[in-house]
Amino acid sequence: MNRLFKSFSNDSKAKSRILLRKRKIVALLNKAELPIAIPAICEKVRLSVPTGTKIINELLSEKLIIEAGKVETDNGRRPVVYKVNPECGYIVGLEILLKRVSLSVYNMEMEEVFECKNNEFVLENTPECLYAVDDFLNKCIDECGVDRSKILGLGIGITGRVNALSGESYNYFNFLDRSLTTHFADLLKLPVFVDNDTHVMGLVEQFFGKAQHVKNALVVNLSRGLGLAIINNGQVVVGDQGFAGEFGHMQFGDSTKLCMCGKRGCLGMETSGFALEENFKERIAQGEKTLVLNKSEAANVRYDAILQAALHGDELSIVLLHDIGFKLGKALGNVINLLNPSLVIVGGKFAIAREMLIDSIKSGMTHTALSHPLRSCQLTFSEMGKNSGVKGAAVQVLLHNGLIGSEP
Amino acid sequence: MNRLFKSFSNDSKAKSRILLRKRKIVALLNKAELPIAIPAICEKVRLSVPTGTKIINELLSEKLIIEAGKVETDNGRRPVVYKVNPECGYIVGLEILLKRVSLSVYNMEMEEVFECKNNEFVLENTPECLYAVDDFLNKCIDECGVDRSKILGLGIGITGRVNALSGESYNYFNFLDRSLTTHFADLLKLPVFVDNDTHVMGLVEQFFGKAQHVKNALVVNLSRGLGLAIINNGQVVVGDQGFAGEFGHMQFGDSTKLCMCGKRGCLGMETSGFALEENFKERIAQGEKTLVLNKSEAANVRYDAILQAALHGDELSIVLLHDIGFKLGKALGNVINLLNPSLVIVGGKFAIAREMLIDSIKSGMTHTALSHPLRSCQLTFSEMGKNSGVKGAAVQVLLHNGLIGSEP
DNA sequence: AGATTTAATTCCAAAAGTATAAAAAAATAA
DNA sequence: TTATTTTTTTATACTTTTGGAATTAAATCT
Repeated sequence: MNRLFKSFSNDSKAKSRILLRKRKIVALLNKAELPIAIPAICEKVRLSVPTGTKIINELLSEKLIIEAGKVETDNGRRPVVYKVNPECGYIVGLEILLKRVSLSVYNMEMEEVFECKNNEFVLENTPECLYAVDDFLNKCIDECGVDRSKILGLGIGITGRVNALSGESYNYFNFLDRSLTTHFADLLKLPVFVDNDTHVMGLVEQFFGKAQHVKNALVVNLSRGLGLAIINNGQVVVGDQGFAGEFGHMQFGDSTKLCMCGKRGCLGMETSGFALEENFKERIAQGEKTLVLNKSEAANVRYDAILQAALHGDELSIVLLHDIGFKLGKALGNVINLLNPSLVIVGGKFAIAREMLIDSIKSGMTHTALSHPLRSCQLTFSEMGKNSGVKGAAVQVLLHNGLIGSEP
Repeated sequence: MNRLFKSFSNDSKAKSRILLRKRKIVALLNKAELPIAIPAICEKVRLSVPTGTKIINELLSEKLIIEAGKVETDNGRRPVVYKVNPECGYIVGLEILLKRVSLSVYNMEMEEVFECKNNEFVLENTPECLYAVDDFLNKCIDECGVDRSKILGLGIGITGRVNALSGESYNYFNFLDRSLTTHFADLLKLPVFVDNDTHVMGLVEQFFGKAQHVKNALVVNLSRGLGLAIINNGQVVVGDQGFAGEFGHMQFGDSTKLCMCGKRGCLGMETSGFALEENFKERIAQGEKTLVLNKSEAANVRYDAILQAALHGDELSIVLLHDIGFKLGKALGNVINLLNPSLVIVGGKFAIAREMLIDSIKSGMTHTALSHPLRSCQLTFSEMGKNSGVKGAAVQVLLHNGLIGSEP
């Protein structure tokens, strides 16, 4: 990525102005959905055509941008259009979950050029575990076939509470005497950004998923736990310390189960994969029948299995799923009142149970949401699939470089 | 305000570039808390000192900015510092409440130069009422002693649901075949902006109140009703249609009273001036004694009176107030979990009962908020006083002209 | 008083913009 | 097929604007 996306504060004024202008053009082209012609570029960056052309030619010779053919117009000469050279830079995404660590390398068009997962990984708050991540990172970057100098930065998505601004992780690797980002930045000599897994899911939905053309949305991460990413005015809400979206501990239930946060009545104790497992076991113990699973399986059931059972028509699983959907809907209705989003996206492992959930969530919403904000709010399910976490982690790098999203 | 803050799209490129640059400098000076010197201005707007000086001299001769003396420095020649000429433009704020309409005119430093209130006004959703507002507006602007050409725009704060983006009002004056903003814009030939009273209260806190140096805050409007303005990343959250902040209809209570929204369990039925009145009457009917008010007064009591009674030590009033504070705190705790603000500001009429409320709100919060986000969240009370609504209405004009707040 | 530091001004080379001309690509007509 | 027309991009000439270096000015410190 040459020196365009490194800080160039020690350059002369004139030099840094040129770099700034180049960066602006690259950012413009990267954000655009389609390649753009010179006159349009010049208009956007407020430059005359002669100077604009000069800079664009420089960018071309530096291989930062490339021609993307000619475009059809109604009449007259067809212009040559340009786009960012997808190979001019690479972005690394790292997802650190409880039982898996995954890394992917993307080109500038966010096409995956390298992928590596470690499913044997177990996240622990120990130096040894951090060293394991360090090794994994170094190994991947050595093997990925991309020149280190071409890597723009590393984005990390990690479970637990994270301060995206300071780069600190509060739940894991909190024994460091510096932030997690500076640790990795020192290790790799690269810019590093970090946020929690749910916020990162929100990022993916915003830029590559269903929230692309939407300014205000809620992205629910419904897996074993319950998380929420709030998109307000085109930005993922992080809050003052990066804790925003603690939806699972919303006090909004009639359950009196003790949550690990120390309180009773947390939504996550009634609406999550964990809750699904608990409720399932309880019902089985009460003598209820389930079609799909035999008794010994039922005692150690994982929520994934219940979701599958529901999809295969198992009545008990469906009933429990409906119950979770209804409660989720009620809680979401409250958030809709507060934030008036135009879209609610349900993601996470539960997204596959779309048809079993949609009506119960909607019906739950009508119990709490006011008619006005509810009317303008759609409900959908994520289609980003498994790798959304890694991708979202990587997207942070683009975002912090102004290569995606609205103007800074 | 000369032509700087009108749209100049039909100007030549060069001319509009100059105007844009001038606008940028004026905005910079207006946002700064203290006057700034030429070198600092030039650095901020990325201009060389010679060209910067040229433009600043033009702005001086146009009387858009003025010298503000010389400033003390550690060493070297003392620079002349500049600030925006407070008389170079004026902003009008209009607040339309259920039983009052108020207008104020401010100079560029938001100093009030004219004020007019109509306490006989009663808000109704009728053309006649709108005409009354029209007349009031015209009369005030004629009388205020400020040249119309110097008025930058009119900002309106109105009760009820409002779409700040489209300028529509849903509850009042919704019979128009055009938005409320275009109605007033046509009437006054001025740019007009509108938002609801609670959002506007949030604006004032953000730019002139306690949220000035804070990025994420909640501003509670606790008067007869209950509203909430959410400040996220330095912006008041409006949501997709401008409905954000419907805190009063959060389903979060054990009360089964029917709310006017058609649902039961709305927070506003337990935590608001209305609720205070209802609870007070109920207790009196049960035979409880109150020190301050006699029986006939108690039957028609207004919440203001109960607040006063509490301040004078009336036990029943204090107990009821504590109860409201506790419930508010519990509900706020949930919102703190969701949004991780660094500050909660309680405003509205209840703000005077600061000492009676603070501990009960805090104790309510601990029941629902997680320890981590709660620890980093302060609780305070608004000190903006009575005219915050009008001022906030006016601030919209500055905000939309980029004369306040962070870069657009 | 002289050294030091920062602000403002002046002057000139360089850069950027405007206007204009030339070239290119497609459609149309001979 | 080839020339002409239409439309738009690219290149060039000329003018204006801009920034940088040097200079002058104003203040403090030693």
